[in-house]
Amino acid sequence: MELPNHAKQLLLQLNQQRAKGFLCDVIIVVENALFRAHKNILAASSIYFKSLVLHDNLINLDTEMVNPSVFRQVLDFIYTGKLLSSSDQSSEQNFSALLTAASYLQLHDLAALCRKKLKRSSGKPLPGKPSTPGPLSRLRLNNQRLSSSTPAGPNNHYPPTPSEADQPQPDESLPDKLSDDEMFVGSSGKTGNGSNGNSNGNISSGASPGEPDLGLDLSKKSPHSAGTATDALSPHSNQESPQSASVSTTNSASLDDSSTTLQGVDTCVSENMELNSSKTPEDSHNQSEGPPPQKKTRHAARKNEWPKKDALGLKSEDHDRPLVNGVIVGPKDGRTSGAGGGSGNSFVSDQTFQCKEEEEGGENGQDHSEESGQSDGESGGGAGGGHHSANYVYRQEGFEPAFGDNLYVCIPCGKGFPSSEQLNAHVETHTEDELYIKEEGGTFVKEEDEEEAEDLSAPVGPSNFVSETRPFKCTVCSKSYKDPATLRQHEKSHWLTRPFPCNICGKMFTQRGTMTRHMRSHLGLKPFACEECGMRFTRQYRLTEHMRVHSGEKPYECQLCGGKFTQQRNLISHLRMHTSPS
DNA sequence: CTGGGGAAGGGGCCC
DNA sequence: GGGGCCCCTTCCCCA
Repeated sequence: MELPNHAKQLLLQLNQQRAKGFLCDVIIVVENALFRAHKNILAASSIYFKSLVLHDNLINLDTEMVNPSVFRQVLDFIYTGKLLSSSDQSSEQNFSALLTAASYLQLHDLAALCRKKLKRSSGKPLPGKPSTPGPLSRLRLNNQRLSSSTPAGPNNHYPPTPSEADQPQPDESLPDKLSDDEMFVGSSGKTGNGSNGNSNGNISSGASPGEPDLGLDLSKKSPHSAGTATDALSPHSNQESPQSASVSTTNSASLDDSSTTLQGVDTCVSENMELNSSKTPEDSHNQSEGPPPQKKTRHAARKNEWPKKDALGLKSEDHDRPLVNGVIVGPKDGRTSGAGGGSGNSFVSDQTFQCKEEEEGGENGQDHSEESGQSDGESGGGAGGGHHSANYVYRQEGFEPAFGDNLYVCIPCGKGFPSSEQLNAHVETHTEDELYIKEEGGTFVKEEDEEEAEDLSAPVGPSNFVSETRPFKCTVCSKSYKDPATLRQHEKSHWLTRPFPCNICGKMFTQRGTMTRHMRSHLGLKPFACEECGMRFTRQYRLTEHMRVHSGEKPYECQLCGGKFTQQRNLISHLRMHTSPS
């Protein structure tokens, strides 16, 4: 007995889920586009994907091999078995690009389709035949180099370059009666969709023996994979300069979710970073469904709840946040996105990336004044809409009076421009070094910075001692450091720009490590697991802290009342209770 | 209802 | 680049 449409219906459901981002557990980054998908589906369609998704939740594809438009077709194909070609996509060029992508991704069926199509239309020799070792090897190597999710690592259970012999060969006997607009792959499970058939049974087990089904709970990522996963967080991690770093941020953060059809909109960079979301609250909420994370404590139990707070004044009911393929994008104030925590609440507002501390700017004395003064500028990083301008420019209401109609302001030099284009052109003239030098010289230091210098910089102890042990002094705030690298790192905090953007939400950071850590929360990567209760954390320190819950250790003692605490921060909070006039 | 404590999340920053 | 720590904040529980 066999249900004739079972497989078809199943795929249909999966594709619909993909459209909503429901249960999607992997993000594929292609240039400036984000695509959400299901690991199982990808793994079933390509052994290459299979090896990638095993350890990573975020995959970067080589943009030389595939562009967002092509990948959208590829993804459609994977989920439907159909190659839907619009008029402009059915060109030979498009099939050629598809073939390249298919070869690169080891989607042999798709490659065969494209090859066949191209052969019919031109008869010219075709590149990228899957079984051809030369070009394909190059493609793979290329991808391994560029993809952060390369399976080539020592912990990888898959060979870096899976042998073609292990691969079912593409079905060269595909029906030759394909329409021009739609191409089908034999959908019966018995036909040559070899990689599908082969992979299907292995998806779960292959995904890691001994590791629970990840489902949506990305937080269950195994510790050993954290490294690669974290690496994946920074597809552009080689970018040092603010200019280059800003590109991906601006664009990815600007991605629209046009949604129910799909995804990965690749040309949706809007000048004001406005995102049109067709997501319904239900859609968003759906993302919080799925296998709950391990919960053995009451605290863990609340991880599946939607956060009750939101940055930028949005209320928790604002669940129709912009999504990119179901990925909530935008500055976040929340915890893990989508998957495990189910509480991703990043979003993009019109004003875009506004940091929490920026919102609260100045409320507490330790807030960094440059943030309180300028952070909104950063928030408009995308406002300039331009690639290189993202870190430099902003459009901030507070500055409008000062700049008149020139609402687009270059932060480093303070010049205002009437349009983002002009600003972008201007920004190109800045270099990081120039920026640094200018900043260092205090050219753009605001008064708040000076106040900060008074508040925070004064090192404890005699100045002579300080100068001897910490000879490297910040010219902006007078803080001193032991070595020049630390000083330079510190001085970046005075930059009015932040070189390290989050590729998911676009939030900017002064340190790459902070950004990487932040990205972990997007993806729910929690490499540090408590052996006692299974609870997982993004940071080692948190785990150490948490372990005191089990050990009962309370190393922080209040000198006033003798109260003991497991967390230092709680002691501090407690001390405030003693000192605050109440 | 309120305040305090416990536990946890996030970002900044120094080493 | 990562670890560690600081601070702010939130959420829940409970007295």
